[in-house]
Amino acid sequence: MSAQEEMFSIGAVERDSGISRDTLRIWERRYGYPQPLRNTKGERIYPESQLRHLQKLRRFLDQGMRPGKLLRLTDAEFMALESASGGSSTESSSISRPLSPLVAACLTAVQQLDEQALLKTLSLAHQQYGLSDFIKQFVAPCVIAVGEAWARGDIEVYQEHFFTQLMTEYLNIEIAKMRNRSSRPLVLLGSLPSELHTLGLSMTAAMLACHGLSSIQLGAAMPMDQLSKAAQEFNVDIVGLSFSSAYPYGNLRNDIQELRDSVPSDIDIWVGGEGVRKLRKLPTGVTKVTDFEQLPI
Amino acid sequence: MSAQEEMFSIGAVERDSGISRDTLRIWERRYGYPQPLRNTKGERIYPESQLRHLQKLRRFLDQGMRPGKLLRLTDAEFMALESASGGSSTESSSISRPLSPLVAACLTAVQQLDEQALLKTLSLAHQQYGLSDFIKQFVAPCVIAVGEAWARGDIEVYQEHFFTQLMTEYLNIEIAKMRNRSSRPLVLLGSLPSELHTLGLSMTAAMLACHGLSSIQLGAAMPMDQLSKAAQEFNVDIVGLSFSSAYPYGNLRNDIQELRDSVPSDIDIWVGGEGVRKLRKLPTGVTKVTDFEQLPI
DNA sequence: TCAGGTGTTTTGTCTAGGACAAAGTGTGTT
DNA sequence: AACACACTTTGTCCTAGACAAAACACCTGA
Repeated sequence: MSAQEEMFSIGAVERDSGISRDTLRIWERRYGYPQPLRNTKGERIYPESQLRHLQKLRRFLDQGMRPGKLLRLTDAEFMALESASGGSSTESSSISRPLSPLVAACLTAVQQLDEQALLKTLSLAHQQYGLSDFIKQFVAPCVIAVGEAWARGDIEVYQEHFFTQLMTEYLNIEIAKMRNRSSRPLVLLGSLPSELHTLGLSMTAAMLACHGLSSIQLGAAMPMDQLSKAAQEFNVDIVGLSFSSAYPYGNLRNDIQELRDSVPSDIDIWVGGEGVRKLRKLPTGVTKVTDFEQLPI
Repeated sequence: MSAQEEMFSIGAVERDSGISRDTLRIWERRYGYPQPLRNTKGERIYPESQLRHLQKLRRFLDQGMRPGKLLRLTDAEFMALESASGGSSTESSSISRPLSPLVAACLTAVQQLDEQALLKTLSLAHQQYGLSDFIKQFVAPCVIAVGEAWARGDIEVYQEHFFTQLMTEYLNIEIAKMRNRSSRPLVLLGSLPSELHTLGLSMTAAMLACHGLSSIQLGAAMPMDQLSKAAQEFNVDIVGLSFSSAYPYGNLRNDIQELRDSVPSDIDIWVGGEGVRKLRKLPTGVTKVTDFEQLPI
């Protein structure tokens, strides 16, 4: 008896897993999974265990795996896949290249929720590298390390938020320090409605500021038409968009195309972030920026 | 002929208006509006004009008006409502109390997208008031003024984001300056998944820092279980939540209750923001904070 | 006048299975 | 290796109906 497992409606599962209702229903129809129970009204109710599993599935989908394969795996096969892809914390940290000491220190501080230590690590790395390399060689690896740790289940969502928030604040302070020295606004930074991650935008803004280019951050979840209007009103030369790996992949190409069509063609569009890494062909006038090294400055 | 009006799919309208597909379809069935065209596939396609109108409707809905009334209005009635609700910029700024000069200057800077002027106004107001009164007598009125200007249609969403982003950065820098002087973390600040606005959190954090209390910002869209876990892991005394007027009102009471149930009862919960203003009864152990004056510090 | 209960209306979310286009994959030809 | 073509996979959108929860209106009693 004790604690009965919590149940979730299809709407809640859509919200928490990022998989649309339609898709959840059609998977059930086609692959027989997920197989929710029903409430008295006949509506689907998903036990927490299924929601958690869907969230795991989501990670693999984000990495480019196809639903048809993933959903036809047996439990054993799936577990094999899971341990192959990263291995839990108990294992020696898989075969991926070892973390630099500073990045490891950062990860530890996040895991221990130690604000002081985290800040100290940041400023140490900053001093050591200088801002530009600080971002390229420390912040970027940290973001990846934190993301991987999350995917492995080594850190919780709230720990990731803690890291993201502090890092964003740190970068924004550095950007603010350089504000006066920069030239007129050239770049507009933002993200589309289903994208809530903005650390990438702050990183980009900081990199640009290093090179004397100033930018305007509009933050997350800008409706597309607003982004397009803003680009024209601010009279920018470039619009920069960020897509995390959590961005609904199905919409990605469409959304980028739609934005390209609504923004005047003399304004460049940059797209970046983990979400666009797997994207091959892009509309003309759209530049992919997956690496801060290759920022076309 | 010239430029044919752009058309939007139901998904795009959902994204840009914040009104769900289901709701759009059922409004069409019940009220005969919106009345989209169809493409060759038989799918709804909405002309841009209808999308714009839906965005305006959204503003009134957020203010608590009911769809049944709003959607049955004739064009003339709707326009009357629009001008009554605030009067456009051409009219003398309605009968609401006049804005303080600094707030007015802030609003103008936002409308003109003038970053320099906006920053100058902020630091002027900050100098003049001191941080605590800066927030209470300048930032808070600005937030309200910007919100009202948006509801009137005097400023665009992207202008509001521009304001919010800059203001948030400004406050976070001030908070960072005081970080060393503060006592151990006491307050955890965040918002639930359907809430994306965090300026209120930064304002609160700054107020708390003024009084030597330190806080941890986790940012927007924290799943409830994560918030609860974080509260315990960080060992805080208080959890602060922010709800904007855009928060889905129907879930509000439930969501707060659910959070209250999942967080240990010796941890206080504060809820704040425009969204909770209309809320009367609260679960025990939940404090409503609508005014920074009355922050129970 | 205000708190509380009851009945009615309004409202949005959920259901079902089918249709179809666009992205992705594979094969054959130059 | 590059291109065209066919096949497979995939997610979004369609219809119309059901129903619970919120909001409102009305009534009662202190």
